[in-house]
Amino acid sequence: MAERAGTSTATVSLVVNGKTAGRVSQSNIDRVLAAVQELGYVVDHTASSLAKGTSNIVILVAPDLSNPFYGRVISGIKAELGNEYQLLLSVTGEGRNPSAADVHRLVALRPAGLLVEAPDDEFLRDLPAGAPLVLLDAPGRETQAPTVNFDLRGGIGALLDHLASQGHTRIGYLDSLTRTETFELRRKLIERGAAERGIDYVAIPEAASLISPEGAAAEFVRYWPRWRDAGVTALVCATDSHAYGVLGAARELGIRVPDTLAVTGFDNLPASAIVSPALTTVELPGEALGRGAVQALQAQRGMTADAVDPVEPAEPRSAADPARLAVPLIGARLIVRASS
Amino acid sequence: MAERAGTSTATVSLVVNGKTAGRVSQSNIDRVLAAVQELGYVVDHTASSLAKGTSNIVILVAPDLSNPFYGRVISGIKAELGNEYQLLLSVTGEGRNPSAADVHRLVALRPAGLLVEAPDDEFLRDLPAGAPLVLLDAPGRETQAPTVNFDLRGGIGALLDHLASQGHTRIGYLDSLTRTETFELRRKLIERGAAERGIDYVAIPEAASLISPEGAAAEFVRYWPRWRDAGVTALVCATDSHAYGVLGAARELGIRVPDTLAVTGFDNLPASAIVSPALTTVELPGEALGRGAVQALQAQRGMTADAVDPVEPAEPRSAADPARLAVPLIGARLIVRASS
DNA sequence: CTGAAAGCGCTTACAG
DNA sequence: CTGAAAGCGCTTACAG
Repeated sequence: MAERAGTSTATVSLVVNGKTAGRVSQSNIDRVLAAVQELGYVVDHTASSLAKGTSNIVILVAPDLSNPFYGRVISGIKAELGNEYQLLLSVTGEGRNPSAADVHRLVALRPAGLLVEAPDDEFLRDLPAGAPLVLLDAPGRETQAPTVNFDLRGGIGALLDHLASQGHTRIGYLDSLTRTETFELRRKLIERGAAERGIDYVAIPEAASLISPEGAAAEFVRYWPRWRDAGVTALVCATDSHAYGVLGAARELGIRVPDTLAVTGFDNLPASAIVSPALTTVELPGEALGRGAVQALQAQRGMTADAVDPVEPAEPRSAADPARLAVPLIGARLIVRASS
Repeated sequence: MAERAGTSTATVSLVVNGKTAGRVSQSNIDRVLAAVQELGYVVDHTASSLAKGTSNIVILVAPDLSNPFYGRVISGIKAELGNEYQLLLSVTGEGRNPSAADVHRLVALRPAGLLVEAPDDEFLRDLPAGAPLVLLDAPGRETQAPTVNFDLRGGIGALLDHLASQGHTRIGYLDSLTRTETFELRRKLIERGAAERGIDYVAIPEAASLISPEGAAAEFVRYWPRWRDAGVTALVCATDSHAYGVLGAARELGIRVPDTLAVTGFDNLPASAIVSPALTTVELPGEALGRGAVQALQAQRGMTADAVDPVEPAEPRSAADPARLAVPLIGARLIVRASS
């Protein structure tokens, strides 16, 4: 089409794709560029993808974007992705994981990469081969696909040390209803860490809600009597959103925080510094997670825009198990505020 | 490919697309279906789009998905879209609108529809023709493209009536920094509505922040002295997120809400019922907005999955201006809670 | 009802 | 350095 104002479609293709290095004369480059300007030409992404066998879109699959946490993950991804690739998001309903049908439709787009937040077994099983895949926040799945995780152990250890230093000897845990690995792991690490420190972990497995203040508030109202009667003086919540609900419900019930009950969360959402009392929380750096995921994608397939160095295979840091060592771990750290 | 187990690609195409009505024999249908099962065949979306000239993806372009408001818009869209179409989201950075380059990349995907939240002039100017377009929450742009808006007038009127009935005679407004039409309109309607009711509108145009509690809190701390000295006893905030920040800052400053200062928002986010004091707000039904947008898209191009009725041109309800009447308006209603 | 064939708009060896 | 040509995997008239 654009050849109308230049010469030959092959040349046009080379120019608009910046592959002119010693293959197209300057005069032709100029003519094509001029024509592009005039006609407002833009490469048809669909046709281009078909011909190349892959597109330039990267899809992030996340269960619930209304969680402000994802905002940071997204900006990390976009920052690292640059302009060559385009980020598109696919969301499922609140607390629901994407279905097999969703997955197929996604893969049929031939994405340059699929970034999946907190996948479940079913999703991974249904995933047809073909698209480069990176898992985010999926502890325990490192063997199934390249994964970027948080290093929760350190943050949770610091949290428990802090609670112990405040004199707490019995703690409760308000879980997330979302059945994802990360919450599973949080619970286990808390339970185990408590035991190691001689803290009683008062388990009420039913105490769990979706990631929202309302749901958490309702659960807290329901189970607070049991925690109180069991002598719980500190409640660890699965996310900051859960903690907000607990803070609100505690205020309604006239429970003083942190005097009667200390409350903590995970994430360090922006609002956590300004809720009252300000929330003690284990910070999960979403932006770093997003960046790490893109890097893992790039490592997987020479996806680098400017083909920096010919990807030199990284020297294994140890003889043990290079594959394991390669799993990027994003540090989580404790932030102490007034709620504990 | 899949013909290996059946016969002819044309037949396969007809079957997988469900266009068999009197065109394919039952025995062939069965054979194709069986082959699809066996090989796990899935239509290549890219090639299909190229051949058909359009894809089955609908793209929602929104400035900031971390605002929980969009969660509702998204579920409304998905519910109305059904399974034939796939929703993908494109986000820009916080408070930033998509650029011309973004727009082109989006259109190059040949989306079945482009849903754009709160677009600005530049975006609309750069938008290449081609993709069916619907604007969401873009008052004043009804002439540029099919648009679905909130009917803010009623909700704002009710809000001002309520404030007046509580004895407030001087009000302030904490604006959004995001330069979009909807905020422009909120401000104007408040200013005008106040005048009509004999309420003083104390204008501080600089008092504005991005849609986040932190930003709003900082602005409030900064401008509260001026509002107070001007005799302001009620502060209307551009969104609930702004109001949360004000509530938090007011508590820090020892300002009693609502005794010393009444605070209100817009949106009715889930958390608004549980913040303390609970927030009076003008509810903006995001889900209905999303549904309305998809309906507008479908009306625009026979996008209906099952081709219900041959789109009968709706009878104009009045002789006045059918085009204007066609703009769907989603009602906004006041919800009174303890903060005012 | 069915298959052969053209065409969607690009990209990429390939021969000059 | 440049253009003619094949091919990416589908869909859709078209002729049987």
